[in-house]
Amino acid sequence: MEFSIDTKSGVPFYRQVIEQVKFAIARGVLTTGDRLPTVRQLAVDLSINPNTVIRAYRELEIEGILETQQGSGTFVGNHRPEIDELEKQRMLDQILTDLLARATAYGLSLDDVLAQLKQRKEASR
Amino acid sequence: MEFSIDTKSGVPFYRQVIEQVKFAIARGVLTTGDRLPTVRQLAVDLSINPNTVIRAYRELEIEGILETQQGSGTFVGNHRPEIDELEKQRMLDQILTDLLARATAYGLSLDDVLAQLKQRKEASR
DNA sequence: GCTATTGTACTAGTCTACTAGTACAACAAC
DNA sequence: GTTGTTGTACTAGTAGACTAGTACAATAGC
Repeated sequence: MEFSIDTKSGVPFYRQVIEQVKFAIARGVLTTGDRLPTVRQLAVDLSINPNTVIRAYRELEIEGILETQQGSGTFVGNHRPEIDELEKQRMLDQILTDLLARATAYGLSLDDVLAQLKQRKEASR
Repeated sequence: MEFSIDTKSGVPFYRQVIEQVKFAIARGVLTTGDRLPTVRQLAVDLSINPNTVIRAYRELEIEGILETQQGSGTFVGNHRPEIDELEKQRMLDQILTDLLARATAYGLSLDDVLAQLKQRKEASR
């Protein structure tokens, strides 16, 4: 997993990191259980401050996408031991509700979303 | 045409004005040739600075939605506010990436998402 | 326990978006 | 041309977002 920062784009560094992590997960490059670069390592690689990396990781953690464990690192996924099927279902429901809310706010329909999603499925083969 | 500003929303004043003008046009409350409140009048009404109103009007003028004529006022042009298709596509892409990242983190696959989404579509009939 | 590695808190500097104050310029109406 | 109306330019203050420096705390592995 290669990260990069465009210092001239005007997009905040931490936001660029966030987008790249999400993108990698969405495309399957990163998946549940994978370990991300350490805060320090990534900071050095990108020539930015560790706190900036932290900020990105933390925001992703709040969204439930990452999990951090001091001493061992930052990982993809939500490892709460007992996520039963019911809760999983509820979470999916929640995620979809959020999705549709955002989509409709931009004038996008459920069909638009479905079509695009199918296209991604094809592309991922 | 009534304007209002929510000073506590955190949304910039000029942006609130922009949205309200666009909304009014979309609803037909304002239409081609209509005259908007003068910069000064609106500034007084909303207890904001004339320059803030200017900023809103100008941005709308750049989009081709308004036309200003010094000495006589600001008017609604005949250029409907249009939805940028490219922007829309980009937004959808962004939303889907977010969605899949979150879903993956909870151990949900693209297929899970697709299935559930189809179900929603059925249900919405 | 010791050490190395991990993430974290606190603080401060910098830059930009936003807003406002004040003075100016163009046009319409007479 | 004079007057009153309209929009405008220029400047500056303020607040918040962003980033970095430095020192600290928790954990893993031995």
